[in-house]
Amino acid sequence: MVSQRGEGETTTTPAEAADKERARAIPEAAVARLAVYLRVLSGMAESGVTAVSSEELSQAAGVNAAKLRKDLSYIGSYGTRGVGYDVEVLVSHIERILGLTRNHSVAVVGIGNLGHALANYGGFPGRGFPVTALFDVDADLVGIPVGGIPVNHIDEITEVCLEREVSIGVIATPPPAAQSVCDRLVSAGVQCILNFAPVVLQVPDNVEVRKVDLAVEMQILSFHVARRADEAASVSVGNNGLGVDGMVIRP
Amino acid sequence: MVSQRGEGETTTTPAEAADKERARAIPEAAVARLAVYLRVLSGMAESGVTAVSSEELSQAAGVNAAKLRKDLSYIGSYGTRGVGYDVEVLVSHIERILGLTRNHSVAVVGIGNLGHALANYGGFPGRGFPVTALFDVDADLVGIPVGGIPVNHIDEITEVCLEREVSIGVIATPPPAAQSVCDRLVSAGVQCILNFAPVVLQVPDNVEVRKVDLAVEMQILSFHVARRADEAASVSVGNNGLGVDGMVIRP
DNA sequence: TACCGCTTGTGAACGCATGCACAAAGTCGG
DNA sequence: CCGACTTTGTGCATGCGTTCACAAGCGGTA
Repeated sequence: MVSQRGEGETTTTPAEAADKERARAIPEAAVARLAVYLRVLSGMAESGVTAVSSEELSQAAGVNAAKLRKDLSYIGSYGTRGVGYDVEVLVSHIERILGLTRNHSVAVVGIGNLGHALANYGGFPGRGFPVTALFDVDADLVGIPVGGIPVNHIDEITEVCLEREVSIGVIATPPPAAQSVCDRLVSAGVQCILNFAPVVLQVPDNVEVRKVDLAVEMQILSFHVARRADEAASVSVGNNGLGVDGMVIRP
Repeated sequence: MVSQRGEGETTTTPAEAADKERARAIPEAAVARLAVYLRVLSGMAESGVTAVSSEELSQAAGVNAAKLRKDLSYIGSYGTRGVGYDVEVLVSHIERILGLTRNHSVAVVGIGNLGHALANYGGFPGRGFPVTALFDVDADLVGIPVGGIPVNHIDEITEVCLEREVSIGVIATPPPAAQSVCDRLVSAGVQCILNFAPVVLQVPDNVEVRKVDLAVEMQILSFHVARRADEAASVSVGNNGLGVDGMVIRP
């Protein structure tokens, strides 16, 4: 890493400028873990813990200690050798890296069971994600507030999103509507989308999509159930020559 | 791959036995994609499509064609060179690999907003995952059916799970309750858990946990919003020497 | 001040996953 | 029956992510 940076002649602080430089280089997988560390650290801060070692923190976050240190090294070195990390410092630093210093306005599209649940979270867990707009096609739902936010008709999506500066769109519609909703969000300037519909969305390169697919999650678990069942069977039956010839079964 | 297998002297068919052998070797990432392919293929089958090439399927699934072929090769070669894949054959084969030939009984714990949404899906999307039990601590909820399934008190979790042969447990409780619920599910013999609570669960090695963490998803998106904002700023401002020195910004 | 023990930060090795490129294998038309 | 064309299946190289192992650095102590 060269990490060479010039004279911070911008409106941002030098520290922030340095952050931005690093931000490019953080692996996607590490970003996801940083969010987890942040939650654990916040919990510790509330409990009055002021310092933590990589070993403790990694255990609480369920990862390898070396990996945790490497993840933290991506965002700069803020630990003290021989001591550990200052919880407060780490929390605010991760928050800055993850962009949690600003609020991100969220719009939820599709006020069915899931949409209701999302709207009722009332500002997403962990804060900083106020839900500012709800949309649905069903005219009967329009106007009635859910979780304190009124529902707009989906045709108003562009105006409302622009007006309320929505930066994250959440798609909780039935599958057939998802792509159309996605397109409308994109044309309303939304560049980040969280998709709950079991559909592969087609988007331009400049839009970031993350998907949460319950069916896929269930099927992955199903795969493991089946695998376990098979292993158990081939152990308990044991009257065949199958599954041997040097196969290693994890203990 | 050696793929040498003996005389299938079991109750299962030779084809199934062969599947089980392969199942061990499938990379986790590929399993997730197989579930996606399955959904796309099911849609095609309903539309009357009978054959598909790796190119078409990969595009519909949003992945590289070579990767798709490699994924399919993990589960055995069922395509015809020069032609492509038979949709029906592929569907039933992936279903077998993912263990979807059996039903997997699902229990949902925590009947809040999210729990309601999950219960009301009424058998999970894609089928094969009947929700057979609901649990909550709140005595007021007990007995009242949600989505046609009565709610049991959480203290009954062990008996009910054993009785109804629950193979997948879904945790939709508030964070503080999650670990306790998880422990009870495990002691009721549940080996696969889908966790919606923002908590790192501690489980024995023989239990498979997958987590869906909305806060983390939002924060990853937030990170990308921030990154975009920075890039836009450094382009539009352009009065500093930052962010240059050979840095490649993706087009 | 000099030493000792502890913890960070990171270079280097390893392993997994992705993508390329091509041979093998099949179909279709003549 | 043969040759041209199409598409699969896979060996190989590349890149990313994880893990190991250790030097560098810091606080505490005599």
